[in-house]
Amino acid sequence: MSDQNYDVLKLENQLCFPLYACSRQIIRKYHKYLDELNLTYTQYIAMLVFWEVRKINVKELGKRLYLDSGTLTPLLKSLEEKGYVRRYRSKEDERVLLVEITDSGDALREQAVTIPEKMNGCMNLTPEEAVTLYQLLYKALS
Amino acid sequence: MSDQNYDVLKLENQLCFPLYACSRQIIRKYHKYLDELNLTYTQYIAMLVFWEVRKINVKELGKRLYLDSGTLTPLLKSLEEKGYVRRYRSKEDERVLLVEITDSGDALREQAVTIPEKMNGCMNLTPEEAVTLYQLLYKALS
DNA sequence: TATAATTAAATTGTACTCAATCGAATTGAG
DNA sequence: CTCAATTCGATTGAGTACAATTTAATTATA
Repeated sequence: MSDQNYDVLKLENQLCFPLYACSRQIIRKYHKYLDELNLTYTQYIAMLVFWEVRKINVKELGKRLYLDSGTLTPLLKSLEEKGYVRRYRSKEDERVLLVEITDSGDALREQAVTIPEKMNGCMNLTPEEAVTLYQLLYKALS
Repeated sequence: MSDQNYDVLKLENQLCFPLYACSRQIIRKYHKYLDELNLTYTQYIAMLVFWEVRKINVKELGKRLYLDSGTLTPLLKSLEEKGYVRRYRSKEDERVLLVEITDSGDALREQAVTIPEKMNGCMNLTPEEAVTLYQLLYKALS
């Protein structure tokens, strides 16, 4: 077996690697702007959901973000400490934890709205390429 | 400003999010196969480099993987404990830590070579789409 | 040639990420 | 009703990520 072809194991032949590296690269670029809002990237995408839906439980939030309670529980406690959300058990089902945005969390939206524009063009892709990338990623996620 | 348009902050309008979610999804799928080799995903991509170049210093490895010493130092210590690499200071420049694959690390390649095939098709993309995705990601990385 | 600047890793501290497990609440089959 | 199964979130532990700092070694310059 010493004539085995190992080309499939070359780093440059992996699709996973640029995906992983690119994901980390863009998150790193976000941090610069998110620091001003006292948010990490993961907290930011959680806030994106809260700005849209106002209130959601942990399970549903996890489905949207593809994250589980091991990640979300400490993250939501942190957002609560910052005053951006409040957490309370559902009266109908005590197992369910509801998380609702506060006025302070809502106010943050005004600052955050400039971020997407600032991030534009940070990726060296044409708008068409960005759309193609977006579509392929969502296809892969399905 | 209450008529501000917040559409740019919708989760579905972010390019970063599917990138981030997709990256984590594919890494999660790798774990199933990497567990058999006693490797994590990050350790696996480091081994991909070692299988190609045999020996490399931390700085150069970091450049290839877009990772810094904060991540690599504990990772390489772990690979050393497993017996897959050995670490030693360069004689020419004591600041440089050289990391070299061992026979045991080399033997692992035989098992790893089946992984790319097993991962094929796990992504719901045609081969052409995968190529397009690959090219866009590397363009974005540059 | 001292010493200032630079470089390479290691360390530190914060924050994920996720598999596995746990405990409490709820639901469902008999 | 009742107990087994399920569900929800929290917890735990291992392993990243990464910014910032530190330490040791090397190089450059006055």
